[in-house]
Formats: sequence, structure tokens, C-alpha cells
Amino acid sequence: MTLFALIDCNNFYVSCERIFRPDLLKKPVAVLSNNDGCFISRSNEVKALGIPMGAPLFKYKYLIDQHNVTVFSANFAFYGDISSRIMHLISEIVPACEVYSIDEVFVDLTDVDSPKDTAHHIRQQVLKCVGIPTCVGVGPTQTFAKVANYLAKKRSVYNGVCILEDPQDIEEALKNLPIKEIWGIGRRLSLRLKQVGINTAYDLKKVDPRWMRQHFTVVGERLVQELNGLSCLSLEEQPEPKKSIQVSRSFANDVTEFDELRANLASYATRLGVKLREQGLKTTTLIIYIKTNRFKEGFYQASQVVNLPQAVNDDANLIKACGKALEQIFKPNLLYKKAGIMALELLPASAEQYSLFKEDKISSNKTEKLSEALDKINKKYGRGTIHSAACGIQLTWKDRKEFKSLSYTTSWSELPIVYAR
DNA sequence: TCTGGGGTCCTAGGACCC
DNA sequence: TCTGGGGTCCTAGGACCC
Repeated sequence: MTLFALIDCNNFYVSCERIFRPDLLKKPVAVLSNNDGCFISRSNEVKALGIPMGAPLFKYKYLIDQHNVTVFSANFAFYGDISSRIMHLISEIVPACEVYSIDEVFVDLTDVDSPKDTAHHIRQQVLKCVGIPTCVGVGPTQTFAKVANYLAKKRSVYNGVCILEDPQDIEEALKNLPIKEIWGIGRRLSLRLKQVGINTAYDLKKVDPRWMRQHFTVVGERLVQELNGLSCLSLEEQPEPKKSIQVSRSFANDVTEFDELRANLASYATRLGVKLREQGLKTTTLIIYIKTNRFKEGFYQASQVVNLPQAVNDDANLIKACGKALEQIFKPNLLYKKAGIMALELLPASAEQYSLFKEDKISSNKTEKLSEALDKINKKYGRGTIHSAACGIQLTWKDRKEFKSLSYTTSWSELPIVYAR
């Protein structure tokens, strides 16, 4: 029988800021994203005000002023440094661990004599040595460790450590756990599950895994197995090399100049180069993308993949490839050649341009019609009009697929289970 | 007026191959 | 005009995570 623990830092970014501002303990504190756009970390006091995670600042400005909330702009380099101190400390206490995210770590307690004492010891050490409060959840699978952690955070009776080992405790906990709190079930899945009468973790546990696979893919099946105590996920002690690396930013204002877009991309390319070299990696594939403001009507995005003849990690080559990709996106000839579905996706357009084009496309799929539509657009708006709210670059590696696709002529439900990890 | 950034995995479907 | 089986690779998009 396996036993896992999940150590999760409480309100991590806020707690980091409080290390150097002990006067802010028990006071409302929040950390904001790029451009001071959204809340990305909230103290308990701020949560109690009803400000949701990811909410935009402007909607809650009045609460911030009214309750004298201290806000910080995010400082990710600093948070990363605190994180590695914590991870190092924990790795010296336990036999094996997997760093899951900047503020979470799974540890293997299978062969540890007293899991409960160890959990409390970890909590105390992290608080004493680094100054960050944590909660610990313990259970027979990683999914259960997550559940236990959720309870440890939610209910003060646990004193920061919740252990789910006894079958009766587990059943009780699952019956009271809403489906959306399960690790791996987000907004969409929980909606679909509710529609078929699955409302709690306990309901999900009772579902036939094969049925789950048919209707909710292998991901759903794995969830059911984990809730039945069958560990499908194991500890990954050695972090795998990254499969993709990304640099992207939202702009504070709409960008309408091509040159401005290109300049931004070039600076992202440079940052990307640094990341690549730091990790000792090279890339053969580069993807750039642009997106219009997703909160405005006619949201539209475009992307372009560039396959490089050889693996690179130097700034000059990355910038060159970005420029090439950007020009591809905005190249009218390409648009005519690819008239059809693809045309939609490569059209650089404002919301207005986009909808005009779409109307014409629906009336006819013929290339001539599309050309006509384009001419109309060009006459009305001129070529090269750009409205962009965000852009970025992503690098991926060609061999990123671990499993070959299984033949689609074979009946899907009869295939043997293949776990991804 | 103002709405984050960086990842992973899985599936469907088209192009293409023998 | 009808018409197999088995496969790979690639792209796009959906869903999730912190």
C-alpha cells in the first residue's frame, strides 16, 4: 500500500511578500499579475472580502481602497528563490519527493515509520527556516493526498495536517466533497458529470471505469481508479526536460503597428534564448501567436509554426525565425493560396474585418469569392491593420509525443489501459 | 479605460504511406 | 463506380493544472 503526502504553501505569493513585511501578517494582502491586471494570490483576509482568484483589479478597486488592502506587483524571481529553498529543505527530510509546482510538492511516505509526525515536522521546519505557512494532506494515492490537503486547508480542526488512511474516514470525506474539488476536474467536466447525476467524489468513485473511459476518455478513467485507491500516478523524482517553453505578455493597450509587434517579439525571442540556454536545450520548432482582446467581440487569434533546419538556441536565429513567422501570418498571398478553412485562421484582422470575411465565406467556399471578400476588406480597411492584445512565442520539440497513436480502426473501448505516467 | 503567464495531456481528423 | 487494413505524422483545439 502506497502512501503519499502533498505539502502545499498557503497563499504562496502573499506569504513570500510577508516574509519581509511581518507587519502585514493578519492584514489583507494581494499580489497582482503583469500590468497589475489580475489578482493571482490573496491572503485569507482578501478571500473573505469575496475577491475571486484571477479577478481583474478594476472591478474590485473600491474594496481595495475601502479595506486598505496592500497590493504587490508579482516578483516571480523572488518567489522562485523561496520555492527552491523550501523544496531543498523538504528533500532532506523525506526519502523521495516530486516538485509539482512552485508551491506544491508530493512526497512518498510509504515506508516512513510515523507519517503523521513527519507531516507535522515538515510543516514546522518550513515555517521556522523559510517563514512560509503550509498545509499537508496524506493519502494512499496522489489524488487522495490532494483531497486531504484541501480538507487540511478548509478545516482548522486538522491543525494543518489531514491524514486519510482509514477507509471509513475516506468514505466520509468523499461523500462531502463536491465533484469540482477533485484534482483534474475543472469547470467543464464537473458540469457534464453533474448532468449525469454525479455530484460528489463518492458518486464518481462508484462509476464503472470502462463507462468512464468511453464517455470521459482515459483521463476520466484514471480519476475513478485513483479514487478507488489504485495508484495510477507515481512520483517523478527527476524532473523531465521541458517539452515546451513559452514567453508571452498581454499589452497594456491595443497594439496596432506591425513594427511594434515585431519589436516585442524580438525581445521575447531574446528572453526565450536565455531560458533555452539555461536549461541546456535547443529547439527545432518555433510557434508564434497573436491574440486580440478576448473580452472584446470578435475575438480572434492566429499562429504560425516554423520548423528550423537545425536545432538552435542563439538569439540571432530565434529572432530571425520570429520575423519570418510574423511575416507569414501577415502575408496576403498565403491567404489566397489557402482559401478555405485555413484562410480564416491566418487572416490578420480586427474584429470588424474578421466578421466581414466570415460572412462572405459562409455564402460560398470558392476561392474567387474569398478573393472578392478580401478585396473588399482591403479596400475598406487597407492591408496590414493589426489589433493585438497579446502575443508570444512558444518552442516545442518534435519528439514530444511519448505514445504513438493507436489505430482508430480498432474499437476504442476494448484497448488495454495505457497510463501516461 | 483597465481582464496573467506558463505549462501538460488527450483526441479528432486530414494528408500521406504501403 | 465501388472499394481494405493498418499505420505515421501533423495540426488544431479542448480541457486541465498552478
